[in-house]
Amino acid sequence: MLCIFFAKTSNEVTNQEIANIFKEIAKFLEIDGVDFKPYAYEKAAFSLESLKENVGEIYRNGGNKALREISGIGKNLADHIEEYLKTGKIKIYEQYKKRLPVKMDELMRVEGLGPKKIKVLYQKLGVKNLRDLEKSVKKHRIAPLFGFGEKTEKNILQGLEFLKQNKGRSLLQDIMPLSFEVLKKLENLREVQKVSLAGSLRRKKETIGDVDFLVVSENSEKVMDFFVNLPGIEKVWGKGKTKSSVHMRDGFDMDLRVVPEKSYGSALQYFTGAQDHNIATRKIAIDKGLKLSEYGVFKGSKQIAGKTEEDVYKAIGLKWMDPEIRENTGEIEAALNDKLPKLVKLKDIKGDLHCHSNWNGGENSIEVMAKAAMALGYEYIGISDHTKFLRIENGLNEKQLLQQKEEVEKLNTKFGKNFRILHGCEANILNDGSIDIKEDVLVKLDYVIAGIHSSLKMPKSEMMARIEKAMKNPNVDILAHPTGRIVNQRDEYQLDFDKILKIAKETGTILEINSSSRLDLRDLYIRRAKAEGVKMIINTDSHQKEQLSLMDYGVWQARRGWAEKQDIINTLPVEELLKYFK
DNA sequence: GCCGTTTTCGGCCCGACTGTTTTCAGTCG
Repeated sequence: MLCIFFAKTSNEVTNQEIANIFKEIAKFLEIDGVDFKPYAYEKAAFSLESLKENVGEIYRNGGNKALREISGIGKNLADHIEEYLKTGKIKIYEQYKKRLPVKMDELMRVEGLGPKKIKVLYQKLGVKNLRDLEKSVKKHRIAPLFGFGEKTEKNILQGLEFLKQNKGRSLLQDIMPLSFEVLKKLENLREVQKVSLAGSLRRKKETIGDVDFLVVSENSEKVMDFFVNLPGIEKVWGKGKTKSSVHMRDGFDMDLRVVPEKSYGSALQYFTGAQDHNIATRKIAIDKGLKLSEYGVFKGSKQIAGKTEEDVYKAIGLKWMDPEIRENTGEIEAALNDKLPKLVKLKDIKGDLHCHSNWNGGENSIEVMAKAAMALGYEYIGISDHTKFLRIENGLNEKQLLQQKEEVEKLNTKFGKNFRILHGCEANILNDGSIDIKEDVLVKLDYVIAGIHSSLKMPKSEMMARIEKAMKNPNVDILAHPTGRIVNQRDEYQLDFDKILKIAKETGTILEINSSSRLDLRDLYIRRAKAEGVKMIINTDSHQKEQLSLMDYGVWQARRGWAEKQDIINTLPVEELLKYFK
């Protein structure tokens, strides 16, 4: 029976795979100067990415016609998908790749490089990948090129250096969904008694090297068979009795280890790490005349613990601690002194205050967003659309904000007492620190989020003066994505975070933990904010209702920063929450 | 290439910023 199951799924094509190809075709079309088609391909890619069902499944059940029912997919793109499902290739994509055989997605990750510059670099210098690019930069061959120059060359060099720091690590958000799916499949396997994620994924680090699974099983061979035949695998590195490794088409590795039940807890403790945490815990064991390894806690040759993590920690005199804080940054001392934090949980969150509607760049109406928030069990949602300076996002002006306020009020009457829509906005902090919406309108909103969306490369002193002025604005309640970094993509602005904390404390400005790929603040900053008593809020920055569920990632980030329920204001009921706004 | 209370053609979020070709192409959000 198992064999039939594998035969059906082992060649399963993921939606992401096709989405990635569409995105790349869009880039090729852009290079050719084709109008609007790139947009269509991008849109289709986005649609595939947010699709719940698998495209292969849809095709098997409803054929080409069913594909065309997916939003953004018409006749041509449905044919492309069908072609890929049948042959593993898309002809026009192969042709484009032949004409311009460069690692587009790799090169595009360098800030400042787009499709057209990449084409020139290939044609003039033969640059195909990051390594070629680095060689050309070092030989100063880029600056003399027509359309380039000294500054462009310098920017490329900086972009390359930034990428190097993050080499080989994937975003937690990109890896988590598939890892969770595999975990669920392993849980459902009859041969599996226990299974858990381990490694940096269990610690919810923002970037992940590879995915680790730990399994207890009396039939490890069957488990390994199952593992190396999972859908989405590109290559099997190795298959053994206790360890197997595979490389996924999405570009990361997964390891599975089978361990004996008596060592499950100690193995979990060991493989969850971090390394510094393990070194510290082993040292504590040695001090007590014990030995801690992935096989258990031993007194001489006698195993005294190992079956569960709780036992392992207890045996060396520590309380069990949440994986997110196991970095040897004070958690061991806290565990020894019974001062471990009670980390905030997803179920503590009562609402999401950074949500966009279709009044600007968002996809859904205020009502749909509100209902989605209700379905998540929230007590409130805050609608905070972009304001007028951001033309691209169709930012709202004063008049539109007031019209929107009327709609929010109507909906609130409709929903009654059980749910509340708060009305805010995500206003822009202009270069001089002023806000792009007039004060008499700002005061009519329930709250104001302010963020920087332009002139990101200001020198530190100017940037800080700008942020300080915005935070001191009596209408600004929340500072959105306070550092401006995007994980693996962009460094933070030139800023002085201690000064931001000081101003936040003085002015009562709330700092935002952004759940999207920005993950502002980083864990260390959250800890510092908590230590200073600065309040934070966890928001998703959702542009469509499905993104509301990304709250997990913000909560995990907060947990890595030792945040407790009382540090996060959207754990409060709405009336209490409102007291924190100026 | 997709889509339709603009429905089989004609629209499609587009302005700011950067650096360079000094008038605007490419990139970003």
